[in-house]
Amino acid sequence: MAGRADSGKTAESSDKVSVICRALRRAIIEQALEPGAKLPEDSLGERFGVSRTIARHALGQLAAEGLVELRRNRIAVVATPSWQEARDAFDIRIELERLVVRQLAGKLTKAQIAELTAHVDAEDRARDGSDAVSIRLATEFHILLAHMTNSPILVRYVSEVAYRCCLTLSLYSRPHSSECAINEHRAIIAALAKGDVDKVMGLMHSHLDSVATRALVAPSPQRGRDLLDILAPYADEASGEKMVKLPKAARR
Amino acid sequence: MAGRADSGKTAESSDKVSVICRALRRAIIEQALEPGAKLPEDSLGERFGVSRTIARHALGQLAAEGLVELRRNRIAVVATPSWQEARDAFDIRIELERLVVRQLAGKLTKAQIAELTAHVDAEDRARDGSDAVSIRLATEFHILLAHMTNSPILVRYVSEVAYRCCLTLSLYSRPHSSECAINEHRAIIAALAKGDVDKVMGLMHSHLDSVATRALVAPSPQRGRDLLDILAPYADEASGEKMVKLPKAARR
DNA sequence: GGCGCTCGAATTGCATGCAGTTTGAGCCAC
DNA sequence: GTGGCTCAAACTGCATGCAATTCGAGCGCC
Repeated sequence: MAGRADSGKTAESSDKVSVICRALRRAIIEQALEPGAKLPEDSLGERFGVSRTIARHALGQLAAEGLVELRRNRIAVVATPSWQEARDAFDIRIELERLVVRQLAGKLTKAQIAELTAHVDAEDRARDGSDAVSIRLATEFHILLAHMTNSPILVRYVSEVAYRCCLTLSLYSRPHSSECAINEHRAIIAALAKGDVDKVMGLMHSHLDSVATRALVAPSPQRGRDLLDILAPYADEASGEKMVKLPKAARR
Repeated sequence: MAGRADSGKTAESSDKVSVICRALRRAIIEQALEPGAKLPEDSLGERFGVSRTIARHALGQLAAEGLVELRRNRIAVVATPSWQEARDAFDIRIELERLVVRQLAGKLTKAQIAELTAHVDAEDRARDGSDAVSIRLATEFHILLAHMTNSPILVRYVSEVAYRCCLTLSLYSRPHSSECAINEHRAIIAALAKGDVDKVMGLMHSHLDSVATRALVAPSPQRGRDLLDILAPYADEASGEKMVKLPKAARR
């Protein structure tokens, strides 16, 4: 067994806030909610049958995870990470997941290996379905790995950063490319089972790196969704006190 | 300049919630609030001149950062990480900070190097003061480094995990040992300035590793604060539905 | 004296209400 | 038409109120 005692749950349990968080998180990573989508407190509250207070609290949590952007007196929106932030997220993710597989190599039980294999099989079966589901399953594979370290902190960070990466994929990725990724998952499982630490760390590194470079196509100027997003940072500058009035264009 | 554009602020700005978060965070890492200290919503609200709603929201944010433990219907307390969690936090921190210095090596401006040096000087001057302040300054040195990457995500993760480590130091550390750490900080600055990537990554690794192993003395059984804490996990098990009544000792 | 029980005080979970800000649709002048 | 202005609706920021739960001091029993 690759274990220590569990006890998990950082702040996630069964209260209404957590339920809403989970629902929104999933909606976001499945792209049911695209980056930039508005998330008014009332609507959320109504949709989930709770008061604004609760919806608001949930948005706060998701903002802390970087999935939602919260600006004072403004409606909350699904986060729209910049290209650079996306690249940063992947860099961090690579380090964290190398740590995961380093801890896991050669320490997995047969049951755990079976669980991983089953998950990848599920990914395989979902290949015909929507891209969104494929992406979600691929992400969940990595989170499943993190869980097996039994380190709640590691689980939290890997989950967060993986969700963020997932979000950026929906922004900057083209058609999609999960076919090969599935085989890479299988290779990682094999190397983990074999206990080859260096090999599995290398595999994980190149796996994530290739996903990143394949998806985050280029530092080429024009890849933002639309002018609105492109102009957003300038608007932000303006809200930072000084600067006259003059934005007469750039409404909507 | 080692930069890209900033824009930062994940969810931290100037609303009352953030103010309370910052205050509590600082109080926690300076050990004004020890692990296990109670944080009732009313008291916080009263103390900061806000309503319970706001205090509650702030506690939610801090819980997301792992500095506060939130259990349903129970009073919030400053987090009391287990020894294993502390070790995990340090492992993650090592990887993240290696990434920081890797990005920074040879790319710092003279002004930035001066800023870092000034900070370490401040650490030096604070050596006679309380341990709490020394620890805080040492932690802030690392966060300052992270800021210089201009990667908001990296800043956030390094900050969080550094605060967590800070928290565990107050739990498991003995007298204190920052004297040598200060010199290690200077060495890191020098290596960064010189642009020696491998050297600085090695320095950071051994720096953090030595802090961790010096502080987190041993996996020896008895280091929890008191019986209450030791019994806490068992109580948790019990609250997980089954298990009869029987805990008759272990009140307070 | 120690142990368990009971009940009031303390505290949380959540909804609602009010004030201030932002949004954007319509209107007017050009 | 085009650009700017106005104002009501939409929305957020925050406090307060009420029900449900937990805490803990005191009381009775062994």
